[in-house]
Amino acid sequence: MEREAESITETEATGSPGLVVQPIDANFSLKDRIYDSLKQAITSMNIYAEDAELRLDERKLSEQLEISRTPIREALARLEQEGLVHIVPRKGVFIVRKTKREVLEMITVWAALESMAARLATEVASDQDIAELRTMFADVESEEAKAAIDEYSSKNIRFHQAILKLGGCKLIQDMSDNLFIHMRSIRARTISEGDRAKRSVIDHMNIIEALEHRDAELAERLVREHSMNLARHIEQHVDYLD
Amino acid sequence: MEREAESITETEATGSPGLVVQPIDANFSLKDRIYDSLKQAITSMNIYAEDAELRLDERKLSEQLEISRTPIREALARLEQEGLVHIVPRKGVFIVRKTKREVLEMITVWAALESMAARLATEVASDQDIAELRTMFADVESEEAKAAIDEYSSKNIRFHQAILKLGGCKLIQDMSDNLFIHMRSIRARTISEGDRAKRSVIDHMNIIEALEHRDAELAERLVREHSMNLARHIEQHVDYLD
DNA sequence: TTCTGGTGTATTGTATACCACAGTGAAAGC
DNA sequence: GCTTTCACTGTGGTATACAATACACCAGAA
Repeated sequence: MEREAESITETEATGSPGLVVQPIDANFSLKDRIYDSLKQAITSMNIYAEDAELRLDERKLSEQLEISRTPIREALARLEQEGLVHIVPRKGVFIVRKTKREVLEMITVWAALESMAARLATEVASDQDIAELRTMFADVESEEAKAAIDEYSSKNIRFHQAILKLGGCKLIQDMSDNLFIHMRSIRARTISEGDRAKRSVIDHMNIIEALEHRDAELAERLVREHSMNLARHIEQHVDYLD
Repeated sequence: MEREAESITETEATGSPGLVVQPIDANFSLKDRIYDSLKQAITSMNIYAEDAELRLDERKLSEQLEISRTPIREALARLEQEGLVHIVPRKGVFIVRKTKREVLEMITVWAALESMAARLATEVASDQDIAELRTMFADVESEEAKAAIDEYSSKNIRFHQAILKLGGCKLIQDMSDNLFIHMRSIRARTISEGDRAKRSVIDHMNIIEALEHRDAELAERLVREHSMNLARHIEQHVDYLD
């Protein structure tokens, strides 16, 4: 009975000629839009630059965005939970600079997640998906000869995100995205140091081959070690973190 | 100079005779306390019971806690970011029931994190820490003979948290704690099914031995497979999830 | 009797006013 | 001239009022 009623309603709605209105996005919530806006703003700025402005002013933001403080505060509460900002009672809202130790821990978690994704990928990814990975990689290889470091950096990022996606676990992707926000500027700076770019390319090639051979153990190990190498490099060579 | 001034101020405050007030926790923020309170309340209730009340009423909460809605809303915003509740604009706040797929993904991530923690533990944990793990386990073993499932369940949990702690990576512990909230009731229900308790004990024993032998590869694999077995079991036998 | 339209209520979203506290600077006293 | 104190300003914290909407209920007409 109830199911029939639903069917009728649907038929009426979709069957009416003319005047086809698409459902208005009811998620129009200031809070959410501010959250996205602030998050985008914070992630796009280089947090670790010396002269970075770390302070956020609720009132100034409310004036710039021309809305009240309330939704801004709720957005900030979310950002704090996410670890992007830190709210000190009666002091202010500050963009969080991760300490070296925290960055290393994030990379460790990243390694755990991405290596698991690689393992899963050997089981669930299609041959075509893996093949596309190689195509992407081929581009990088040609670029690398020209030492186009910056270009490589963004492709490097896309490669890792592709691995995560191939694992098919949405949660891994989401959690990695959050970690990625903080690792982004770090990774961009470290890739140009030493011969890391070249070694990174080799690592990627090996990872792709492991995926192609559906070798779960090898793929997991290579991905993990690739990330942990980054951690080791930062541990030894990065000084601009607390 | 500035530090001196602070010292003087502290001396004045603590030095006053009688009326010795312990330094009030400056983090005394309603928002945070409400957050903790709500989180505790949500996690302690069985979310997956059929008759569970999934709706949260801002106004009712504000009356019960005798505070205004504002800090409650900020606490709820944090809980939403954490995935514990879902806020539907102009509808209300609802406690999130994870779908079966989401639970499986959480266990997958858990497996990735805990196996990484186990790997790290083989490098950084002290012999004494690992020995304590065995002590804890010995208790479990004696209990298990009496088939004290419920008791075992909490010890099972403590075992896994101990592994995570031994890894020495704070971020892994924090992230696992969040996952754990959702897995808690699931794990409690599944442990009593079939011979899972017995097999679980055997797994734990093997994990401890791997840690004692500082065998990173083996420890990682055992921990991962232990969790993934839980995932497989839920995949096949659990029906009360969406 | 049933469907449609409207109205009323409950609940969330947003704005704003006020409060408590920290930090700073100026003024007064030593 | 230096130190100390006090007030002012600016910040986030909280409360509350108002707006918007969803839902239920009811009345009237077909």
